[in-house]
Amino acid sequence: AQQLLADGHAYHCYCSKQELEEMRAEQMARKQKPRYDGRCRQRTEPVAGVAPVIRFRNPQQGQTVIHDLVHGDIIFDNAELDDLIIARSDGTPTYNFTVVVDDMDMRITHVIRGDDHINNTPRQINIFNALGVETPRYAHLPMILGPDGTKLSKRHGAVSVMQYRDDGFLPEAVLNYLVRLGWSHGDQEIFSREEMVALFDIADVNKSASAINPDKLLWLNQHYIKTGDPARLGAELGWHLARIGLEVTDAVKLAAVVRAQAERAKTFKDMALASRFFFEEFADYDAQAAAKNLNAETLPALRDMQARLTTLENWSAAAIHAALEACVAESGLKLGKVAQPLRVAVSGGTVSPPIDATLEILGREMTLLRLARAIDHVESAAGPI
RNA sequence: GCUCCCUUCGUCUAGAGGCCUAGGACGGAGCCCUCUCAAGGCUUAAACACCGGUUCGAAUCCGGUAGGGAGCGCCA
Repeated sequence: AQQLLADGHAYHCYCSKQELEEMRAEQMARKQKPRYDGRCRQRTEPVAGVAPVIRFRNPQQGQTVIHDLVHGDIIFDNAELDDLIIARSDGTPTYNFTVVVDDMDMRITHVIRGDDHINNTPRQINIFNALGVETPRYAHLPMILGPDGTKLSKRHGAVSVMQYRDDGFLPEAVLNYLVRLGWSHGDQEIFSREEMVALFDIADVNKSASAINPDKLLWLNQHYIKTGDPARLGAELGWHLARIGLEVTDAVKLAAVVRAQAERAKTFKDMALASRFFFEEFADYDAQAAAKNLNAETLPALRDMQARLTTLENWSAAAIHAALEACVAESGLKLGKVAQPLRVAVSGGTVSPPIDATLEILGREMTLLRLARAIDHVESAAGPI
């Protein structure tokens, strides 16, 4: 600031805040752009008792052009720019001045920021020029808007990245989603981190603001749930289970649950909720589900399966499936008439992964316990049959 | 108000004058598959904001209009 003061690129201004406000109000009244009118530009004598601010002496003639990497040339008439304050009356520097000095000191080559900064750029370029420093390259990225197309705010949900983890999203999904906002590489939708790094080119960034589409983020998240490493994803599921009060340390089981639930969960939060029954006894049956599936009519099938599963040689999905088929063949029931009661017996509700996979993960002990509980439930409701 | 920016399906986007009867993706609809829920497969509806130019030819270039956004602090 002292340097600019010395070579005449800046000057002291003694105008009071009140004076400035009056000036602005007057200009607004005349439907002009509110701006400092440069009244202290020529002043040489200090005003007694007033601590001055330092203003940058902006060029009054000519144009300043931003060679923007995404917008192309953006031209401003210098006459539009007023003399901004670079140091407050207490001597501290202001934003537009500090960015320039900082960029200069750090030898910044590229300034990439939101396009809400476009209007600040010509001022900053003029300061660079006054300082005799080469300007960095500028790239102004389009804004990201909320799902309703209005400005992003706390009301639009997750503004902090950590919120996304809490909501059950994977970092690669969030990254993949974000990179496709305002940028594209042909028709490609899925990008690994390596691809993002290799393929990203500022030239492919587009100019218009984009609205967040939560459904697409969900879709990407599920894509990464389906294709990610089950061991790693199992740990993530464990984290979410812990959040709902379930401490699970069995990494093998967690990975198995992830594999089984991947195609029916869009977030880990949902997956954790839908997977509780794998890890803890459920409190009550879903009333409708129990009424429809745990009754006198389905009791024989439940008993039959109980017997078959008790004596099953190796507890695998394939073996369980074979037992199911055998039960179906002997009883003449449709597969669904056996599977669904089993599902309710074992999970408490109507939704779960395929029944054979579900039982395999649950294990023989838990399965048999819950089958007994279900048979009990039917008998106590209807009396012994 | 002034200055600047932006404008292709609901949304994210492809598209650099003829390849566009405008492509892909999410979401929607329908069908298929199926032990639930899903996932998956197939099919389908859906857009170049508007008006003028330039050109043999415009979503693509130019001008205007409309609409949206940002900035206009001793804030950052």
